Amino acid sequence: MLAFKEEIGYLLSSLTGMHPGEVASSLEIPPEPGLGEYAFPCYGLARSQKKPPQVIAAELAAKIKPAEYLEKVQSAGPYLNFYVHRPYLFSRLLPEITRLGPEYGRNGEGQGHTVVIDYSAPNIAKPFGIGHLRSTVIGNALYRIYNIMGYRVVGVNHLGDWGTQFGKLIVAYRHWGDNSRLEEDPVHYLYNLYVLFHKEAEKNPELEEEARLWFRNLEMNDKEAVQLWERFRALSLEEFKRLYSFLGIQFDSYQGESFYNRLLEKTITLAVEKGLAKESQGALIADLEPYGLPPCLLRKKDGATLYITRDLAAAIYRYEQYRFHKLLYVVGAEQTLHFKQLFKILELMGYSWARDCVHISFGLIYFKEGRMSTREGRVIFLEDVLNRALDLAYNIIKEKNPDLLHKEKAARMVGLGAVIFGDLINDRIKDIEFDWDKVLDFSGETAPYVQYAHARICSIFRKAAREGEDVSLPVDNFPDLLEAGFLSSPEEEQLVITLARFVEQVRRAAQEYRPSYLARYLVDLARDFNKFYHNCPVLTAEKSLRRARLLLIKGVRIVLHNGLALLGIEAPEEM
RNA sequence: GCGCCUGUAGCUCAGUGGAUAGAGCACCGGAUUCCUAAUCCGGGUGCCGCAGGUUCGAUCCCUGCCAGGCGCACCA
Repeated sequence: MLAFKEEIGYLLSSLTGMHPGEVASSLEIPPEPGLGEYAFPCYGLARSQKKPPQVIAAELAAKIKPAEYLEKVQSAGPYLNFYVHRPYLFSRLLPEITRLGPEYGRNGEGQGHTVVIDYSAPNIAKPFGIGHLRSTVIGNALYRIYNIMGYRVVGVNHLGDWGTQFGKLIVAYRHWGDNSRLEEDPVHYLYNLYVLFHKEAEKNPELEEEARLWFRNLEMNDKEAVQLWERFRALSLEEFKRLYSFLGIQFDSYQGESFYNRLLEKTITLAVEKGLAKESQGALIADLEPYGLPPCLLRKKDGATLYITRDLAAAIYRYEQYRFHKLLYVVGAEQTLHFKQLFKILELMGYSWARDCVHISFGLIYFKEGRMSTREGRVIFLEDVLNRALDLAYNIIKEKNPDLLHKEKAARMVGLGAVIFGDLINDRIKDIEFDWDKVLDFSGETAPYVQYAHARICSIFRKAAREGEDVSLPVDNFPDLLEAGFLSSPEEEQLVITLARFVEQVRRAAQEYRPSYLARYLVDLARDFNKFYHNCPVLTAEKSLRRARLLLIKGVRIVLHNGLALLGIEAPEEM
């Protein structure tokens, strides 16, 4: 739809001999509105043709005739600027968006391919901290983005439900545990036990040894250990699911680390057969030195398994199960080495799909005082963040829109949206300093800013309906209307141009695994709408112009709504 | 010590091998007989960490250095 870049590619290809795709990818967006929608820099041709780029641009401009979709082509110094024919754009784009509504943006690019996304993965028996939010919201956004691009997506919550921390918890519970307190508030209580364990272990290092022993007992199917583990797991999972449901996030699989225990023997045997694993200091390792990586431990000297062994088994299992096109791990950057080792071992085991595994890393959330640490009890609970964000949103709504009927509902969308959006707006690779003032700042480039634009449009439509306007806006007769030269103010033109860029922004977000591109785009669109809103009255405009503007803002509403939905954020109709 | 990531305005961050490097916050001033002022308009800032290199052209690519973060055998 509206493949201007491709059209320009073919056009210039016939004149220059370049590949259409090469042309399309070299097209730039000019720095100023007056310079058209697309620009082709002629420096490259200047070299091959041995002529100044200015001359080439001028020659090309003279050769190109306007087309249905192209109003004009002008040279400006070394650039060739393309001006899209506005009425053509309006009459194609706006009816398309309004016709498809909630489905606008969906395409079939990923048809027949499966993408598996491993995200969130909280540790059982530890509270869901603000740190886990990043993996959760980035993964969820990627899930939705790939889904709208036509991929079959499998969301996997690789629960941290195995490992030596369970040895610690079992020891702590056996020493100091209290059943009624566990029932009361399982996750927080288990967390307190975990912190207590580390405090006590500093004074009494034997506890660490005891914990290792109990984890080993667990792996050996010791009855008491298994019973406790099952209990901790079930209670924690229940609370996590409650939280996911509140966040509006679902998973297709909750197969965590423990699920792969039964596959570990096979996996290790396979690695040994391939000559990858060998004994060293009593443990089993994969020597990756020839590949510039540190050796990787597959099995401890006491026979207990490790995280990476379960990850190996999980990757193989997932390939057998899903035949994925890509397997994405949305996991913090501090585990980069782990994934390098994992992918390398898979490759050495002969799995060609190892190259389809991607670590989607993201930066740390830290405090001024230092990094977060579960063991030291230095964490921020996600629930506290959400509660405060929702309270604040509620108070602002009460103040700004006292007559609003469903304040709690709007406050939930706005508060939740602000927290999620705040996490997605910046490049995921950057570290984030946790700051209450920033988390609770609803002004500027935030979800509420985008949501407010959406709510304003909805408000205009409510009023239009009350005034007897046919707000369903049947689109058949709109092309003529749009051809007639409406929507020609700078604000309107800019708004349509930005609207038209949605699809390529979604694609870019998918290609680069960066939801931030989409979030930034939505801020741009909301900003362009707000400028329009202040300069172009809709309801008081003359009839035809009014209908053209209604059509325009209906398109904006749909794109804001769909775009936010891709980020896992709801768009309130009033706020 | 080695490896990976980051370094852009007072703060938080966008950005692109190319046209004058942009937003938000903060600060000051202005806009509401009119569709929600959670908005809009105006006001000013930059050795794009430093030094080389590649290039017609580098904030962007390469090398070295500096600063911060993360990681490097029995945690996940």
